Amino acid sequence: MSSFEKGFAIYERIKISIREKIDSGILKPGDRILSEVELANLFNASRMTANRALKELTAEGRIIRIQGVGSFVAKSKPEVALLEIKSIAEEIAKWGGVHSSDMILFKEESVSKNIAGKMDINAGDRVFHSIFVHKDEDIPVQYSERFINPRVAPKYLEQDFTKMTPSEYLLEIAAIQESEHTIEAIIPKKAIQKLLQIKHGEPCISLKRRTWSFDLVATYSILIYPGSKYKLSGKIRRGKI
Amino acid sequence: MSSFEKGFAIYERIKISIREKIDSGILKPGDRILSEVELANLFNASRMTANRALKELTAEGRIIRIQGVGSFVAKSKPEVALLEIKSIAEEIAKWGGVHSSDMILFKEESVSKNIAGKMDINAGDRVFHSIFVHKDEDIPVQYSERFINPRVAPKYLEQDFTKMTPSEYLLEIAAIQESEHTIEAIIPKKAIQKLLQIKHGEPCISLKRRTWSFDLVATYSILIYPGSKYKLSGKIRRGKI
DNA sequence: ACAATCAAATTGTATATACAAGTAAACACA
DNA sequence: TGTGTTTACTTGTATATACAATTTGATTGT
Repeated sequence: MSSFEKGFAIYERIKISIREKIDSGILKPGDRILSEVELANLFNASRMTANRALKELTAEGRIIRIQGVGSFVAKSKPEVALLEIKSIAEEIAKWGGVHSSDMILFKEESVSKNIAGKMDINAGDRVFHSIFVHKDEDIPVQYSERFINPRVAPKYLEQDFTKMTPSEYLLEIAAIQESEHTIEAIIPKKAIQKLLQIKHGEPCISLKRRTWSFDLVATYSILIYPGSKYKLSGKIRRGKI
Repeated sequence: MSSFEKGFAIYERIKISIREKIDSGILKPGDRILSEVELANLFNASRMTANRALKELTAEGRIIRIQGVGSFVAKSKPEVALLEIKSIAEEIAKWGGVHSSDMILFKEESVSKNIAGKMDINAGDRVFHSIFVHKDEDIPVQYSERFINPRVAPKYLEQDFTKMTPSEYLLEIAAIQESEHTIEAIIPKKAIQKLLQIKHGEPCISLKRRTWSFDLVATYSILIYPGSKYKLSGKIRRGKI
């Protein structure tokens, strides 16, 4: 054990040594890894300690194990490309901009048939409806329209959203267990074009989101980004963000 | 143990019972979980078996454990909303549609300055360049243009992509360790409009992707989807506190 | 009242042991 | 040659035990 590895538990040291061999390319996908017994001898540990190390590497997706055969380096499978959707304030803060937002609408109303269908409630039921336009350096970068189920967030209208974003508030008070996102390219309606200060015919990204809390649709949101001013991007490393 | 739980290992049964309590809301975020010793007694198991169950639930982000204090239901903060970008073939297969693709371009060439910059290579270096148009029921659903670094996939041009998609091939032979995605809304150029059989002015989603293999840019791809015909959707991933 | 100490509870790590279950190769036998 | 059988190896699960580290609350002493 090098002094560098001091302070790490034995099973951690085993994990690190294997991870390093994989990351550096010494071990390639499909290559065999030392067996539990061999690792135990190599590290002067018991088999159970080596077992723990390999078990955790399996859970992390770095290796695969086949009973009766052995352990092997996993084939890196970023077959799921993931794109992280951050809050607009987060995005702007990241590159140092100044965030502000205009409240366009903020009230309780009867829900239309169209939205009711999306939220799995009855047309005419009461919902909270809010529209904000978010700006960076006074340039509109996002139109956000939300419908909130009062059964999930009964005090939505009483909140002060100058300090906390609606998303943050909803995450705070409701146990959001599921969400669904849909992205499409659109040419927004005139009213939204005006709010976003864009020319007619300029394409925008439309991001629609539904969230659920205990089988109840908690929110239905429509976020619109001007295509010329905003990009969604994400970088991942081996499955993790 | 109910008969339903037959076939599961003891530690699995413990995990399932706790997960069910969390998912059903019986246990709420922050609630205390039975200690290892209590669980061991409850399930007639040893402490180590209960330990394994709780350890794995911790790794899965469902609970948190504090030495000397106890185990508690984790506060699920799905602040990371992730879009899952699937291959076009995958999406269409799910729908049961008939997928076909036209090869528009497939050759080796000298790279332009612009693309060279994206790929971190020198202008004039050789790269493989391919353009496909994917169709579902003869309707174009995706334009895909790829630049491939020959150092990563030297035999790219020799492949038969009627059976396997370029993405799948690249995943097979190259260890892709990192990837970056950028989504924006665009109005495509005339040539692409024609290939996708869309009207002038129709907005599209542009998805640009770069992948890395051992610090080398392996591929640079530009995927364009007609906004009206294609949607990207994703679901949430449970994040740790 | 305050501070130091102690005890109990809890999680974290490590070990030795045991047996089950699966695989693959060597082996024995017809 | 072909076919079961055995054997060796590997991973999977479970247990009992031990001690370390941390936190919390109770106890004790001043």
